[in-house]
Parts: sequence; structure tokens; C-alpha cells
Amino acid sequence: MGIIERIDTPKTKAKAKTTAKKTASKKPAVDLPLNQILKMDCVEAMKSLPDESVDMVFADPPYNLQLGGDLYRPEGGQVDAVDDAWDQFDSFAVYDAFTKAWLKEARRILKPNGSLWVIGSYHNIFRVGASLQDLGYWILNDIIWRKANPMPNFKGTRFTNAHETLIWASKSEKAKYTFNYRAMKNLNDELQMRSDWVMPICGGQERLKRNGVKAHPTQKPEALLYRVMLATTNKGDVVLDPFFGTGTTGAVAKRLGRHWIGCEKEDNYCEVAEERIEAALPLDESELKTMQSPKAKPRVAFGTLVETGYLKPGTELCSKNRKFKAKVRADGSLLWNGHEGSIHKIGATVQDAPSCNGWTYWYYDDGKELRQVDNLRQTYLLATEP
Amino acid sequence: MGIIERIDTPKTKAKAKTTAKKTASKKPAVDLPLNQILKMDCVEAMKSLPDESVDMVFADPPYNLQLGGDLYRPEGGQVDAVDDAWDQFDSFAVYDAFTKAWLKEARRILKPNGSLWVIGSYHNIFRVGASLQDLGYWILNDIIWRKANPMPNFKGTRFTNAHETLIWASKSEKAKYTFNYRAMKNLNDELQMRSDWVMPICGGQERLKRNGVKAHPTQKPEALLYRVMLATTNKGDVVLDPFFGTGTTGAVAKRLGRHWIGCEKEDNYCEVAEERIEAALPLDESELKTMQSPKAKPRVAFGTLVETGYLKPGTELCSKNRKFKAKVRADGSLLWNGHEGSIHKIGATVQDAPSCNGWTYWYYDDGKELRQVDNLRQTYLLATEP
DNA sequence: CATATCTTTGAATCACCAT
DNA sequence: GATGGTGATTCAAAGATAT
Repeated sequence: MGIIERIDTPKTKAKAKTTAKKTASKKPAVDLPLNQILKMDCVEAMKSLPDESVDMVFADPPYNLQLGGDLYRPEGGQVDAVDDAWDQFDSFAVYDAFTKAWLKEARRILKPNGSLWVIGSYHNIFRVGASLQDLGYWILNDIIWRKANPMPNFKGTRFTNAHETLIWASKSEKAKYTFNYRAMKNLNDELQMRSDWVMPICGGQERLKRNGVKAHPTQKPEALLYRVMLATTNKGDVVLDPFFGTGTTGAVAKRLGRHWIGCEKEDNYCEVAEERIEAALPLDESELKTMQSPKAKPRVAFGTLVETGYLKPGTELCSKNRKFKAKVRADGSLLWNGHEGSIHKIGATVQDAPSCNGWTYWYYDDGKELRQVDNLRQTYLLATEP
Repeated sequence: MGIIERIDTPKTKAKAKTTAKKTASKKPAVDLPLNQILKMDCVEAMKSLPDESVDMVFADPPYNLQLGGDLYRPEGGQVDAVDDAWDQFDSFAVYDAFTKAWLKEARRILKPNGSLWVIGSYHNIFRVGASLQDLGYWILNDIIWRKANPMPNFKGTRFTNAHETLIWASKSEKAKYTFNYRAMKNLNDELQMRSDWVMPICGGQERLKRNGVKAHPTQKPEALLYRVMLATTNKGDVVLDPFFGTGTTGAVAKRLGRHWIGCEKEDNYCEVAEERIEAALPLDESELKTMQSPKAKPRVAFGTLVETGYLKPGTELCSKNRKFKAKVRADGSLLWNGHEGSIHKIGATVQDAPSCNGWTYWYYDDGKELRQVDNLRQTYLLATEP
């Protein structure tokens, strides 16, 4: 590390016979600062690199969160907000200019068949997506990272923000991008990998700390980068990350046998990243699979059956012996004798029990006989699961 | 249907006494073409409607990027046929002009506290999202419709496109938008509703056909609209859909006791939609009810419990772990360690917290066990409510 | 040592009314 | 517009502490 290494730019991904048009195939070997952090602004850093020299750019740019005042949890604690200076922009126009500047340089240094990944939230991802389309990138997929354990919405004011969005784009419409279809299908138990990926947020041992506090406010999970790199790069490829932070991209690249280049302005992030990547060990292919593919367990809420028409609002549910009868309402709550609540809660109430499994307690009349509500759930699952 | 109906613009959501600031409350009743399809271009249709007159706009715009043609072609947008990227940019510019045109009219007719929903895919959603931010809309959530049964990627060239994206936005940053938190929590088995919704695509009986072929290429499932409307509108609200298609929005609005207005140019879509909505059955009043948030329930002052004898002056309250003990006084104030104040204030003081909900923080001993003070409030409410 | 309970925490555009 | 009072509000996972 730390030395300019010489690598040959590969001919092209596919057969080099016919696709070698405007590609870098005729260029001589280029000098790239491989496996190093360029400790400066990413636009400046990328400007020091030659045209068409990297295979992939993975970017986790500032989200421009625009947070208001402090936020307190119901139990009184304060939420540790992302209030770093690097996330502050004066306006959308300023943010757009910033975005187009780095996207443009990234596009210049990308090989013709290289591709770009960007991750963001609703605060910034629409601007980033529109900007990259304007610059000529061609979107291949948008990918949803469904967080297994997102932060709740403490005040009950909106839907829980439980995902982030990634955009995968090639340099241009006609590019012959890399997509390792088989590798993805293997990871996903022989089913095609979908555009929604379920993964936990970065925590536990993986979360880097310095003096007991998190080293970076928005560290991304390595599993995410694993899947991205495994899917859309090959061994030996060069991956550049313009917003390197604590070096998740570098650590995963090393483990997967890819070269990496990071851009990062902040010294303390650089120090953490260098130490981390030094400690990272290249992995066997076989070890990868265990880190991935926990498929989302099909969990059906009672309300879903109401929404989808399996059970109409107004339907009367009853206990097995028909002793208790309750009415289904539009939001999936039950109404019994002035009490309202979930099928579980009302089930417990009528029995004066501490708890109750409403799925097996309540029955509905299908015209012929009483049937357990749980049967409907099974029917729904059969109809909707692949 | 088919008649201009007169409705009163509601005062405001909550009590109309004091909150009538800049809302539409001072406006006279307005004439709206309720529960009708306006058979023309949506921009033209919306122009015929008054300012601040609808509660929600739900839009499923086309994402054919070539659409609009000369009609929305921006002034001076020259086409350079030599460069693909420029050609592409030009078509994006046309699409953006089209998008901003309808978004702008939609914003004009939205009430100050109304909200907008748009659904799209990666082809168009980034442009729509950036455009609506530019126009002053304030994004509240992006929602992922995770398709339970998406179409596979037959060629194995990309990830299976298994989701679509919805954006939920208020008219402006400060708007007091409607969000039926409790109803959503009910639908989701007592967990906060997240930003990723799993639902099957529209098929089976629900999929409308004409002469054996599907009546509309992108018919949305009613379950999706059901959740959208239940979450962000109230009964009696007016929902406008600028791209009505075969009328999913109208059918669900009718079922849920909302008014609807559709815009649709194509005659055969209109015919299918009218027939469909005619057949849709509205829910009964009782079925429509959803659980209220505590906010909407009558407030009980702590002192009332003391006055009415539910809690005697001199009673000792304590925190859950019995660590802190405070004494109830005759006026409903608490005394702890020389400090006096409301249950909330003293709760905050003992915890050294910025705020505290005293109802849930303090417990009393009923002789057998510790019970939350909030239980007493519920008891009081049950005893005094009709 | 095993199990149970408590504590901490994560990219968050996070209340509302009266004065 | 600013301030202050009332009171509404959380899910999953990991780690620490208690039984």
C-alpha cells in the first residue's frame, strides 16, 4: 500500500474482438494510486486520475439531511443526530452543483464498461438520480436496502424510515456492464436476486469506535458492499470511493480481491480506515455465502388481510364456541363491547387473559362453517409468495 | 355522480375555534366536480378547479420519457443529433417540463395541509422527486412497494425489478399534514408501519379485462390505495387523481368514504373506470371507523382525578422501579424533595430529563401491585364517556 | 454457566397550543 | 415570532447486568 502500482487496463469485459470501439483498450498501462486513500476533496482527487481507468465507483455522498432541533426519545434520551459540517448545504442548488461536480469526474475516470453505485435517502437520492441521468449515466436498477432494524419514528409522525436507496448505473446506455448473474442467484438460494435487499444496519463488533464513541456517524454494513462488488465487479477490478469515510469499501475490496482507491478529507476518518483495512483479511468465496441472504420471513399483519380484501371491514369474527363476537374495522382493529384493539388484544380482553394469539382464537363464517382466521393468513401467503 | 356537488371546505382538522389561521377556513363553500371523471388533459382539468380545494392528490404518471412531444418542449431546447447524451438530455427536459406542469397545478389546488402521493419506477421517480422538491413540496417519506410476485428478469442481465417507489409529500415544510398513526399501527399488528410495504401485484379477479385482454397496462392494486388513503386522509376528504386510468383511486375512495375526482383523456379507460366504480360498495359508517390517536381523545387533567376521588391527596406515587417517590397534593400538584409541580414537570425533574409524560412515568400502589397512573385516566374516561 | 432482564443505540428533514 | 406548559411517543439487536 502507499505505492503507485502499475496495472494493465483490461481490453474489455466481454469478448474483446468486436466491442473494442472507443474503449480504453488501446491505451497503455496507466499509473493508479491503488489501495490508497487520497487525502483531499474527491473532485480534486479524481482530477488527478486518468480518463477511463477505474471499473467501478461506489459513492456514499452526504445526504443533506436538513434536520431541525433536537430529537428526544420517549424514554428521555437524546438521538445522536448527524449534524456534521460535511452534511450541511445552503440550498438544493448548492447541493446539485456539488453532486454534478463529483458525478462528472467519476464518469470521466470510469472505464466505458464500468459502473456507478450511489446510496442515499429521500433527502438527496432524487436529486442524485436526476443529476446522473442528466450527465448521461444509464440507470440499470434501483436497489432498496430494507433495514432489518431501523430506528423507529419516535414521535409517531410518519412512517418508520426503514430503508435506503441505491442506484446502479452504467456509464452510458450501450455499455457492456458487468453483472455476475450466477453469483447473485447462488447467494439467493437459486432464486434471482431481487431489487430489495434485507440487511441489518451496521452495529455490534463491526461498528468502528474510537474512545468508546462511534468513529463515523453513518458507517455502512460490509454485507452491503459485498453484494454490490460481488454482483458488478470482477476480481482484480479497481473500485473507487469518493466519500471513503472509515473505509468499508476498501475493507470489502481487499477481502474480495479487488483494488481500491479512496478519497477522504478528514484525517481521523483516514486513520481509522487505514488501520481497519490493514487488519482485513482476504476471504474465501465459500465464506461469503454465510454473510448474506437471510430471506425476509413472511410476516403477515392482520390488517393486510383487510387491505387486500381477504376479510372485509364489517366482518364479524367470533370465538370457536361463538360466545364472543367482534367486528372488523377498516384499519384492522377489532371492536367488541366498546373495547377496541388488535385481534390479539381483544382476544385477551374477552377471555380476561393476559395474552392471546388472535390468529388461532378468532373464527369467521365462510358461509358453510366456522374457519380460523389463521387459515386466511395461510391462503394469503400461498397466493403471494413466489 | 355526474353532478356538481356543493361541499363545505372543512374548517380545519381539529377544533375549528382557534386554529383558523392561513387555512382555507374562511373560504365559502366551493363547487367541485366530485366523484366524476374530467375527460381531458390533467393540467387543463386542474386549471378548472379553485385554489386550495382538495385534500390529497394521488398520481401515477406515465414514464414514457418521450411523451409530451412538442406540447411541452422547452423553449430553445436544441437537439444535437450527433451526441446520444444530448438527445437523451433533451427528452429528460421534455419530461421534466411535463412533470413540473402537472405538479404545479396540483400544488395550487391542494389545501395548505393537503398532501401529494406519486408512484413511479427508476425510469422517472428521480426526476419527479427532484421536481417536486424544486416546486416547494416537502417530502415526508419515500415508500417502497415491495412486490410479492414481480415479473422475473428473463434475460438475467440485471436484478429482478421487484419494487416501485412512492413519494409522500406535504405542500410545504410547515404544513400540518394528516397522518393516521394509530390506524397504521393497527394495520401492522401493533408495530409502527414502516416505509416498505409488501403487497402482491394486481392480478386475478381484481385485474380488469376487456375482451379478454387487460384493460390497463399498469393497474395498481386497490390494497395500495387503501393504505395510502387510510393513512393520510380523513373520511369526507377530496382525493384527486390526475392520471386516473381505470379508476383504482376512485374505487377505493368510494369504499373508504372519501370523495374523488379523476382526470383521464382516454375514453376507453373512462368507460372501464365508471363501470368499476359504480359497482364498488362503500363501507358502513361503523366499519369505516378507525382507532383514534390519544391526541384526538378528550383530555383529562391530572387534578380531575384528585377532585373526583380517583386518587386521594396524600397518595404516594413512585417511578416504576420505586426509586423516586412523590406525594399528591390537593390541587393535583406533586411534591418531591422540596420540588413542586405537575406530574410531568416533577417526572422530568427527578429524571433530570428535558420532558416527561407523567401519565406513564408515575405509578401508584393499588394494594396488590404497582399500576400506572394512566390506567386511572382510562378508567375515568370509560366511566364518564357515553 | 444458563437464562432473564435491563440498557443502549441507529443517516431523523419527528408536537402543539396558549400566551 | 418566541417562550413555556402539557403531554404523546419506540423497534430490533447487541451488550451489560441480574437471577
